[in-house]
Amino acid sequence: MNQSPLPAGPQLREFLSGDARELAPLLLGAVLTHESRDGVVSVRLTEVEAYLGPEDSLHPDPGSHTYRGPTPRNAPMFGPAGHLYVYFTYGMHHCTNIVCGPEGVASALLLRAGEIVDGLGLAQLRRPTSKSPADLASGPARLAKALGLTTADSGRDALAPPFALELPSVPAGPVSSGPRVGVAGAGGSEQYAWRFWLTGEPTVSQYKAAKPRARRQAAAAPPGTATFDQR
DNA sequence: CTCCGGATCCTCT
DNA sequence: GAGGATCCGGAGG
Repeated sequence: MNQSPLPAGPQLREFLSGDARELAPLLLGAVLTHESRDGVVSVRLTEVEAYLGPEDSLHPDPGSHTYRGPTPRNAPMFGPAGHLYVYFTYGMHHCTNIVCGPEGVASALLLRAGEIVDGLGLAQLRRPTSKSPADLASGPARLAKALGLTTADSGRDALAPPFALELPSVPAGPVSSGPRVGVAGAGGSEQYAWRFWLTGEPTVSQYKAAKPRARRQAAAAPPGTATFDQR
Protein backbone atom coordinates (compact mmCIF):
# COMPACT_ATOMS: atom_id res chain seq x y z
CA MET A 1 0.00 0.00 0.00
CA ASN A 2 2.79 2.35 -0.70
CA GLN A 3 1.31 3.76 -3.83
CA SER A 4 1.12 7.48 -4.25
CA PRO A 5 -2.25 8.62 -2.98
CA LEU A 6 -4.82 9.75 -5.46
CA PRO A 7 -5.21 13.48 -5.78
CA ALA A 8 -8.05 14.64 -3.57
CA GLY A 9 -9.27 17.96 -2.26
CA PRO A 10 -6.83 20.78 -3.08
CA GLN A 11 -4.50 18.27 -4.74
CA LEU A 12 -7.25 17.20 -7.09
CA ARG A 13 -7.92 20.79 -8.09
CA GLU A 14 -4.23 21.28 -8.74
CA PHE A 15 -4.21 18.07 -10.76
CA LEU A 16 -7.08 19.36 -12.89
CA SER A 17 -5.20 22.59 -13.57
CA GLY A 18 -3.24 20.85 -16.30
CA ASP A 19 -3.84 20.58 -20.03
CA ALA A 20 -7.31 19.19 -20.79
CA ARG A 21 -5.92 17.02 -23.61
CA GLU A 22 -3.55 15.29 -21.20
CA LEU A 23 -6.12 15.05 -18.42
CA ALA A 24 -8.79 13.56 -20.65
CA PRO A 25 -7.52 9.95 -20.67
CA LEU A 26 -6.75 10.16 -16.94
CA LEU A 27 -10.30 11.15 -16.10
CA LEU A 28 -11.79 8.17 -17.87
CA GLY A 29 -13.03 5.89 -15.13
CA ALA A 30 -13.48 8.77 -12.68
CA VAL A 31 -16.80 8.94 -10.86
CA LEU A 32 -18.84 12.15 -10.72
CA THR A 33 -21.56 12.27 -8.09
CA HIS A 34 -24.44 14.69 -7.67
CA GLU A 35 -26.71 14.64 -4.67
CA SER A 36 -30.01 16.47 -4.96
CA ARG A 37 -33.22 16.53 -3.01
CA ASP A 38 -34.34 13.56 -5.11
CA GLY A 39 -31.32 11.46 -4.25
CA VAL A 40 -27.83 10.58 -5.42
CA VAL A 41 -26.64 9.65 -8.89
CA SER A 42 -23.05 8.72 -9.69
CA VAL A 43 -21.59 8.35 -13.18
CA ARG A 44 -18.36 6.62 -14.10
CA LEU A 45 -16.96 8.56 -17.06
CA THR A 46 -16.32 6.52 -20.18
CA GLU A 47 -16.04 9.23 -22.85
CA VAL A 48 -14.81 12.84 -22.74
CA GLU A 49 -13.73 15.57 -25.15
CA ALA A 50 -11.17 18.33 -24.60
CA TYR A 51 -11.90 21.94 -25.46
CA LEU A 52 -9.37 24.76 -25.22
CA GLY A 53 -9.50 28.52 -24.97
CA PRO A 54 -8.13 31.37 -27.05
CA GLU A 55 -4.90 31.60 -25.05
CA ASP A 56 -3.09 28.80 -26.86
CA SER A 57 -2.18 30.41 -30.15
CA LEU A 58 -0.43 27.23 -31.28
CA HIS A 59 -3.66 25.27 -31.02
CA PRO A 60 -6.56 27.57 -31.81
CA ASP A 61 -9.77 25.72 -31.06
CA PRO A 62 -12.59 26.90 -33.32
CA GLY A 63 -14.84 24.23 -31.84
CA SER A 64 -14.70 25.75 -28.38
CA HIS A 65 -17.29 28.07 -26.89
CA THR A 66 -14.38 30.23 -25.76
CA TYR A 67 -12.87 30.61 -29.23
CA ARG A 68 -13.93 34.27 -29.39
CA GLY A 69 -13.10 35.14 -25.82
CA PRO A 70 -14.99 35.32 -22.55
CA THR A 71 -18.75 35.86 -22.36
CA PRO A 72 -21.17 35.52 -19.48
CA ARG A 73 -22.09 32.03 -20.61
CA ASN A 74 -18.59 30.61 -20.95
CA ALA A 75 -17.14 32.45 -17.95
CA PRO A 76 -16.77 29.27 -15.87
CA MET A 77 -14.33 27.89 -18.45
CA PHE A 78 -11.96 30.73 -17.56
CA GLY A 79 -12.37 30.07 -13.86
CA PRO A 80 -10.69 27.64 -11.49
CA ALA A 81 -10.34 23.98 -12.37
CA GLY A 82 -12.77 21.49 -10.93
CA HIS A 83 -15.85 23.62 -11.45
CA LEU A 84 -18.70 22.78 -13.81
CA TYR A 85 -19.48 24.47 -17.08
CA VAL A 86 -23.03 23.53 -18.12
CA TYR A 87 -24.59 24.95 -21.26
CA PHE A 88 -27.94 24.69 -22.96
CA THR A 89 -28.19 23.81 -26.62
CA TYR A 90 -30.65 22.95 -29.37
CA GLY A 91 -33.37 24.55 -27.32
CA MET A 92 -33.70 21.52 -25.10
CA HIS A 93 -30.46 19.87 -24.04
CA HIS A 94 -27.92 20.53 -21.33
CA CYS A 95 -24.31 19.40 -21.59
CA THR A 96 -21.74 19.24 -18.80
CA ASN A 97 -18.04 20.07 -18.71
CA ILE A 98 -15.43 19.87 -15.99
CA VAL A 99 -13.23 22.95 -16.12
CA CYS A 100 -9.49 22.32 -16.45
CA GLY A 101 -6.39 24.47 -16.64
CA PRO A 102 -5.17 27.24 -14.37
CA GLU A 103 -7.51 30.07 -13.49
CA GLY A 104 -7.66 32.57 -16.32
CA VAL A 105 -7.03 29.93 -18.97
CA ALA A 106 -10.11 28.52 -20.68
CA SER A 107 -10.11 24.76 -20.96
CA ALA A 108 -12.58 22.02 -20.16
CA LEU A 109 -13.59 18.42 -20.66
CA LEU A 110 -17.02 17.79 -22.12
CA LEU A 111 -18.52 14.75 -20.41
CA ARG A 112 -19.86 12.76 -23.35
CA ALA A 113 -20.84 9.47 -21.77
CA GLY A 114 -20.69 7.38 -18.66
CA GLU A 115 -21.95 4.39 -16.77
CA ILE A 116 -24.42 4.87 -13.92
CA VAL A 117 -22.79 3.27 -10.90
CA ASP A 118 -25.12 4.63 -8.22
CA GLY A 119 -28.70 5.87 -8.21
CA LEU A 120 -29.86 3.75 -11.13
CA GLY A 121 -33.50 4.17 -10.17
CA LEU A 122 -33.34 7.96 -10.05
CA ALA A 123 -31.42 8.08 -13.31
CA GLN A 124 -34.12 5.96 -14.95
CA LEU A 125 -36.77 8.29 -13.54
CA ARG A 126 -34.99 11.26 -15.10
CA ARG A 127 -34.48 9.46 -18.41
CA PRO A 128 -37.69 7.47 -18.94
CA THR A 129 -37.02 7.08 -22.67
CA SER A 130 -33.83 5.11 -22.20
CA LYS A 131 -34.12 1.51 -23.28
CA SER A 132 -31.31 0.03 -21.24
CA PRO A 133 -29.02 1.00 -18.37
CA ALA A 134 -26.22 1.55 -20.87
CA ASP A 135 -28.35 4.20 -22.58
CA LEU A 136 -28.90 6.29 -19.48
CA ALA A 137 -25.81 8.44 -19.96
CA SER A 138 -24.59 7.46 -23.43
CA GLY A 139 -24.39 11.01 -24.78
CA PRO A 140 -23.57 14.40 -23.32
CA ALA A 141 -27.18 15.56 -22.96
CA ARG A 142 -28.24 12.17 -21.62
CA LEU A 143 -25.46 12.28 -19.05
CA ALA A 144 -26.47 15.76 -17.89
CA LYS A 145 -30.09 14.66 -17.69
CA ALA A 146 -29.27 11.53 -15.70
CA LEU A 147 -27.26 13.60 -13.22
CA GLY A 148 -30.01 16.22 -13.01
CA LEU A 149 -27.76 19.08 -14.12
CA THR A 150 -28.87 22.35 -15.75
CA THR A 151 -27.39 25.75 -16.43
CA ALA A 152 -28.22 26.56 -12.81
CA ASP A 153 -25.29 24.31 -11.96
CA SER A 154 -22.85 26.04 -14.30
CA GLY A 155 -19.94 27.49 -12.39
CA ARG A 156 -20.51 25.37 -9.31
CA ASP A 157 -17.66 23.45 -7.72
CA ALA A 158 -17.67 19.80 -8.72
CA LEU A 159 -15.25 18.98 -5.92
CA ALA A 160 -17.54 20.06 -3.09
CA PRO A 161 -21.01 19.02 -1.93
CA PRO A 162 -23.50 18.43 -3.38
CA PHE A 163 -20.97 17.18 -5.93
CA ALA A 164 -17.99 14.86 -5.71
CA LEU A 165 -15.34 13.70 -8.13
CA GLU A 166 -13.22 10.65 -7.51
CA LEU A 167 -10.39 9.51 -9.73
CA PRO A 168 -10.05 5.82 -10.60
CA SER A 169 -7.87 3.93 -8.16
CA VAL A 170 -6.27 2.05 -11.02
CA PRO A 171 -5.99 3.03 -14.69
CA ALA A 172 -9.38 2.32 -16.16
CA GLY A 173 -8.15 0.39 -19.18
CA PRO A 174 -7.25 0.86 -22.85
CA VAL A 175 -8.14 4.29 -24.19
CA SER A 176 -9.09 5.16 -27.75
CA SER A 177 -9.19 8.60 -29.29
CA GLY A 178 -10.66 10.26 -32.33
CA PRO A 179 -12.14 13.46 -33.73
CA ARG A 180 -14.66 15.38 -31.67
CA VAL A 181 -18.33 14.87 -32.34
CA GLY A 182 -20.86 17.30 -33.69
CA VAL A 183 -18.39 20.14 -34.04
CA ALA A 184 -18.94 22.10 -37.25
CA GLY A 185 -16.05 23.17 -39.40
CA ALA A 186 -12.37 22.60 -38.87
CA GLY A 187 -12.80 22.10 -35.14
CA GLY A 188 -14.33 18.71 -35.80
CA SER A 189 -11.57 17.46 -38.05
CA GLU A 190 -8.93 14.82 -37.47
CA GLN A 191 -6.64 17.66 -36.53
CA TYR A 192 -8.64 17.89 -33.33
CA ALA A 193 -8.66 14.26 -32.25
CA TRP A 194 -9.44 15.29 -28.71
CA ARG A 195 -12.22 12.81 -28.00
CA PHE A 196 -11.19 9.99 -25.68
CA TRP A 197 -13.11 6.93 -24.60
CA LEU A 198 -12.59 3.63 -22.83
CA THR A 199 -12.10 1.05 -25.55
CA GLY A 200 -14.99 -1.34 -25.88
CA GLU A 201 -17.22 0.29 -23.24
CA PRO A 202 -20.88 -0.28 -24.07
CA THR A 203 -21.86 3.10 -22.63
CA VAL A 204 -19.78 5.11 -25.11
CA SER A 205 -22.12 7.25 -27.19
CA GLN A 206 -23.20 5.91 -30.54
CA TYR A 207 -23.15 9.08 -32.51
CA LYS A 208 -23.93 10.27 -35.94
CA ALA A 209 -22.18 13.29 -37.34
CA ALA A 210 -24.31 16.38 -36.85
CA LYS A 211 -26.12 16.91 -40.08
CA PRO A 212 -26.23 20.38 -41.52
CA ARG A 213 -29.79 21.59 -41.07
CA ALA A 214 -31.74 23.06 -43.92
CA ARG A 215 -31.65 26.80 -43.75
CA ARG A 216 -34.86 28.71 -43.61
CA GLN A 217 -35.93 29.69 -47.11
CA ALA A 218 -32.88 28.00 -48.51
CA ALA A 219 -32.79 27.74 -52.26
CA ALA A 220 -32.84 24.22 -53.60
CA ALA A 221 -29.36 22.78 -53.51
CA PRO A 222 -27.84 22.69 -56.95
CA PRO A 223 -27.39 19.15 -58.24
CA GLY A 224 -24.00 17.71 -57.52
CA THR A 225 -23.64 19.59 -54.25
CA ALA A 226 -22.48 16.65 -52.23
CA THR A 227 -22.89 16.82 -48.49
CA PHE A 228 -20.58 15.23 -46.01
CA ASP A 229 -21.78 12.15 -44.27
CA GLN A 230 -19.02 10.85 -42.14
CA ARG A 231 -19.45 8.52 -39.26
C1' DC B 1 -33.10 44.91 -32.67
C1' DT B 2 -32.95 40.70 -35.98
C1' DC B 3 -31.02 36.63 -37.68
C1' DC B 4 -28.41 32.30 -37.82
C1' DG B 5 -27.44 27.88 -36.45
C1' DG B 6 -25.77 24.72 -32.74
C1' DA B 7 -20.22 20.38 -28.26
C1' DT B 8 -28.31 16.72 -29.43
C1' DC B 9 -31.88 13.33 -28.85
C1' DC B 10 -36.05 11.07 -30.14
C1' DT B 11 -39.59 9.23 -33.24
C1' DC B 12 -41.06 7.63 -37.35
C1' DT B 13 -40.30 5.45 -41.89
C1' DG C 1 -31.85 6.63 -42.33
C1' DA C 2 -34.30 11.06 -42.11
C1' DG C 3 -36.58 14.98 -40.01
C1' DG C 4 -38.44 17.58 -36.23
C1' DA C 5 -38.37 19.72 -31.82
C1' DT C 6 -37.41 24.18 -29.62
C1' DC C 7 -34.31 27.86 -27.14
C1' DC C 8 -30.75 31.12 -26.72
C1' DG C 9 -25.85 32.84 -27.45
C1' DG C 10 -23.35 35.65 -30.32
C1' DA C 11 -22.74 38.64 -34.29
C1' DG C 12 -24.04 42.35 -37.07
C1' DG C 13 -27.05 46.58 -38.39
